[in-house]
Amino acid sequence: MQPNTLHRLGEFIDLDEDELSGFENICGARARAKRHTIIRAQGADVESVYLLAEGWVTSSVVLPDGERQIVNIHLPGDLLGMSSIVLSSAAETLTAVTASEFSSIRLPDFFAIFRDNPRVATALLLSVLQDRVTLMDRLIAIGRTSSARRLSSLLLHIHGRLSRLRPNDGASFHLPLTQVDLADVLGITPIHMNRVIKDLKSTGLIDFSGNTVTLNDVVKLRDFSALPVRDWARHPSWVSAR
Amino acid sequence: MQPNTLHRLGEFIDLDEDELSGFENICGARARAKRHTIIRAQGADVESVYLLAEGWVTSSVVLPDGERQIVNIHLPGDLLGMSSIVLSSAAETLTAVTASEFSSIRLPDFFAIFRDNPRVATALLLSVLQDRVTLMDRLIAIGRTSSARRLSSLLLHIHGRLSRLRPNDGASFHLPLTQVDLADVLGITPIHMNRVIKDLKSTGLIDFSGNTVTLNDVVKLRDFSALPVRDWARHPSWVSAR
DNA sequence: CGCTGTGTTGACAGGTCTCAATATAAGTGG
DNA sequence: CCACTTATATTGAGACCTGTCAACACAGCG
Repeated sequence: MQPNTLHRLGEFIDLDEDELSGFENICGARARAKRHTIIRAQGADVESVYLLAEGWVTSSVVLPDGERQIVNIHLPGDLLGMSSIVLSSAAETLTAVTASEFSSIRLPDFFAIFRDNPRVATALLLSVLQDRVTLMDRLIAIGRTSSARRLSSLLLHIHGRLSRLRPNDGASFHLPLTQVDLADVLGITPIHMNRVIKDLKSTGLIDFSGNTVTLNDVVKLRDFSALPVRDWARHPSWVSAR
Repeated sequence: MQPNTLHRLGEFIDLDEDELSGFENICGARARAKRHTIIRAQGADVESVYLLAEGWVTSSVVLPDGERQIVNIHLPGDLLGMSSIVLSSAAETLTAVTASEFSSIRLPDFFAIFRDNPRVATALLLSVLQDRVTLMDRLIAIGRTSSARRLSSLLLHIHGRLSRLRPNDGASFHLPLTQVDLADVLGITPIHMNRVIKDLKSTGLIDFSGNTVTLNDVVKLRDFSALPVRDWARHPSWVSAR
């Protein structure tokens, strides 16, 4: 796979080679971020968005009292830091959870796409909307379900994302997030997170040892999580052909 | 003010008359929704997005067990139902809280904008990103702050939105949402909502009688709510000129 | 005029948080 | 390579916030 062909723009629209290379041309050179380093801190100037090529990255916000909420978990192919475009300084802190690689896309280049490449621009909008649906589902989970259900839906979501990246992997996956991280995703305390994991393990729905997670019964787990399954409208008819 | 000039596309980019009328041309005729009626139910086919011209509309999701989470509160000028574009059926239920008026924009027309009117398309993306920041802040509030703080930040957000629509209004506003609605926004129980309102009133930070809300000290209330204030990047330099 | 939706309050249960302590693993510097 | 520090995981006890169940007042509405 070529370096910069790893993105999710083709998930909704079949882009041709010209369109794809038009996008890849605006991606800067690969940069690396070591584990546990900050790619862009909240409050920083917003000059670029980023295309994640390798590794796990979280997007989080720290409140004045020190509480942290992880808003998004990014995997290779994701665009990072998009929503801060509309702000005078970055809202979210982008942190490399594992050693990561990414390209920067400078904002003038990014917006040139809208002028030069309308179907890629459309794909970008759809990509942002997809991200918004995910954020909405996380909000629903936190607002209206118990911690155990939140954990279930999170693990299902991550597993689904990983399955798209590596379709042949099974029900087990490596989860580089700590229990503190997971708690910050789910809006609970690390201590409580630990107990919720223990409880969910004891039901037999999942295994969780070290950093390896196994979903023993995806159907039952999905049922337990009580969140709607999202059926994405891949390649919808209303997008104008080239 | 002309019927369809009420939208928020100009908040980030100065659009000229041609561009504005290009957008207004794709908006269908005004439709009306009575109070407490559903504009589009979750699970319905996604054929349009909607431009709200008059009234308050909520966007909510109902879970299998009957729990409801209100994900968004829409005021005139908002685009409704955008995120369901990427789904095979609508994720959210759009409900008229007050008598409302709106235009429908059919998806083929909507996406034609990307081909015909790149700067309007850019404005649409920025509009979606702005909405995403708001959703993110709601997520942070629900995940990491107490009920009273959540209520504070919600009231501040609504007051800010209303102030943009009617700059001369003061610190009082009419809130057509019931306590049940507010509870569904904040992820708590209606009974608890009632107590939180009582508590927050007793601090003197707000008044809340009937459907009229008064913010007695916006600065103190903002400080109490503990959520960052978003400074929107109006008319940023990196958007390509026409 | 009864019904339904909304607001309000009390008593109690339960989920989650806080504080505290310990064990283990990971990272760091000598 | 070891000693030390730090991060992470784990468990217990009790407090606190929020939810549940129940009851009642009130308004709007057909």
